[in-house]
Order: sequence, then structure tokens, then C-alpha cells
Amino acid sequence: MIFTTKAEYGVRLLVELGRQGSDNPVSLKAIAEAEGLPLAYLERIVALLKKADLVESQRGAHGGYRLARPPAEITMDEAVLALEGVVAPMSCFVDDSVERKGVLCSHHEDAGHGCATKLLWTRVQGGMVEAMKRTTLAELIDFSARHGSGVFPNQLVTING
Amino acid sequence: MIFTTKAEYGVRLLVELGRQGSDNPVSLKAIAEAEGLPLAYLERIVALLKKADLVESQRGAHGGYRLARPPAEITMDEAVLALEGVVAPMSCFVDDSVERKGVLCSHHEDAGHGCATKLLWTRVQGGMVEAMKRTTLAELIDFSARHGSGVFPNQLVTING
DNA sequence: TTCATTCCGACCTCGTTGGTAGGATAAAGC
DNA sequence: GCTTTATCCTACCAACGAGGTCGGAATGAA
Repeated sequence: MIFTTKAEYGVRLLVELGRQGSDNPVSLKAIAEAEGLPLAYLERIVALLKKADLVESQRGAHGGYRLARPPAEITMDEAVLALEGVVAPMSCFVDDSVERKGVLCSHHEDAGHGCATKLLWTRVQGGMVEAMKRTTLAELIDFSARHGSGVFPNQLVTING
Repeated sequence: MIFTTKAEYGVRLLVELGRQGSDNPVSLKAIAEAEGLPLAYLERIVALLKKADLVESQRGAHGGYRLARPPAEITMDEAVLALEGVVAPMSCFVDDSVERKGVLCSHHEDAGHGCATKLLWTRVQGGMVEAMKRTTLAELIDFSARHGSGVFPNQLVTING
């Protein structure tokens, strides 16, 4: 599998936040219950989104999270990058900069003149990133609304309260 | 990271085989030494390629492997699929057929009406597959020859023999 | 003050990855 | 037919990351 549940849960979290509009912050607890996801785990995931300035938080009672920007201005490559850390096909291929531990890239004593596989991974990464760049959060929100993905199509409902 | 070393080593193996032409089979030992990869591990990897009819084997002394088809007719989506088993962005997304264990897809009681994230993963997978489909083994061989990726640009040399 | 919430770091469990070990089977060359 | 060189096959294993829990801070509204 390519992405972890961080990406899956994190994007769903953004979608839920987008449904709420930007008026009141939404608590993680409400989202966790609506989506059936573990709260403690969501907390760690939303921290990644906040660090990337995709969501804003308000602490204290009646606090929660809201989108930092309108959904149409949030592209999925930002979101997934924030959630997964790095989106690269191979460890010797981390955004053509970082270290290449583990897999020996090309051969023993080379500077960056590229493995035989470099062309392939470059294209694959390009295809993925391009697909994510052209997908906005607004599209996902619209898609999920039309296909009834949520339990509550229009408004989040807090189960216990 | 998206792909494992199976894909990396397996594609490199195909590239090395492609360099040899289709006359004589090349032993794994020669490839392992040239690429600096563990032989026993390569054995398991090449078994995947054989099962997918991408390489042919000849047993016994002076045996080895050769490509089952000309490199121009081997696309990378076949190769990577054979090596990685499945190429899907998310476990609830295994070629829209197989089981969805682990990650709860959408919500508790739905038939396949799709998560909020389905649109995104569909596009991402499409971008990757399209990139792999349009990349042939012949291109990689040519690329590696031009960029001197191999220790021995033209011919494999058996170290101990 | 109290309660609801974000924030933070340590911890834990399990499956997969990457690799090894050891042998069985098959063919070529003497 | 023996030996050598290969492919083939299955079991085993260590390390790591994924996915998640726990416990407790800090913070702000009522």
C-alpha cells in the first residue's frame, strides 16, 4: 500500500472540517465519533495539519479546529505531504536531496548520476503529484456530499450531547 | 516510501537482463555481484518476475534468466505489479474488488458507495499507473546506458570467473 | 473552579520488510 | 555417472514502522 492511515484519516478530517464552514471550530471528539476513528490517534494527525498551516486551532472549552483557508485553495498535495511527511517512490529518492540510507542507490561509489530506475520513479512521482495538485479539498467535499459518504450529509452531530 | 526494494531490485534486474540481449541466459550470481545485491534475496524476486512471464529461466549449469519478450514490449506497470503484488494508494482500495481489512472505509454499514477520499485515491492511482504504462523497459535500458548507471556500461562481467 | 478541549510525549503490539539458511532438483561437461 | 553450476523452494528470523493507547499537562469559556 502506498499511503498510511494518516493520509486517509487526515484527508477525511479536512473534509469534515470543510463541511462545517468556517464559523465555529469543530472539536476532534465530534469528528472522531462521526467518522468512527480513534480520538487519540486523530489528535496526532491533526497536529501535522496544523504544523502545515492547513488548520487553525482554538483551545479550551468549545474549542476545536477549522480550516485555515477556503477549501478551494487547499490542494491535496499540500495535505498529503503534510500528513505523510514525504511522498517519494523510493528511499533513495527523497525529493532529490536527503540521505539515501538502506537501499543502495545505483552502485557503491557514485555521486548523483542516477540509478537505472531513476527515470521510472521520477515519472511515477510526477504522475502522483500532478494528480494531487489538481485535486482541491473543495472537490472532495462536493464529491462526498453528492455521494452521501458521511453518516450525516449536511451537519455534524455530536453523539453524546 | 511507496515501493519496496522488491520493485527497485526487480526493475534493476530486468534492466541488466535487457542489456545482455536474448542470446545467452545470465545467472543471478553475475547480476547480484554486478549490482551488489544479495543473491538469495534476488532469487525470490526473480521468481515473481517469472511467474508473471516477464523472464524465462534455464536450469542447470550455464543456466540463468533472460527476458521473455523484447524490452520495448515490457511496460513498467506489468513489472511493478508483478513485483509489488498490488499497486493501490490505500488498503480499502485494492483494485475495487478485494477485501477491505483494517482501515474502515467510509463508515460502518455501507456497500461500495465510496469514501470522501475515493476521488483522490482514484486520481492518484490513475496518475501512477499511467506513468508506469508509458514507460518501457527499453527506455530504462537506454537511459541507464546513456547515464552510465552500471559499473560495466556495455557488458556484464562475472567477477569470480 | 470546573469542565471541555487542545497539546505533548512515552509506551505498546503487531505485521511487513528485507534478508538468511539449507536443501532439493535439474542440466552440462568431463 | 559424478561433479559442478544453476534454478527452485520453504522455513526461519531480526528490525522497523504503522497504528494506536495512556496519562497527563496547558488553556480558555461558562
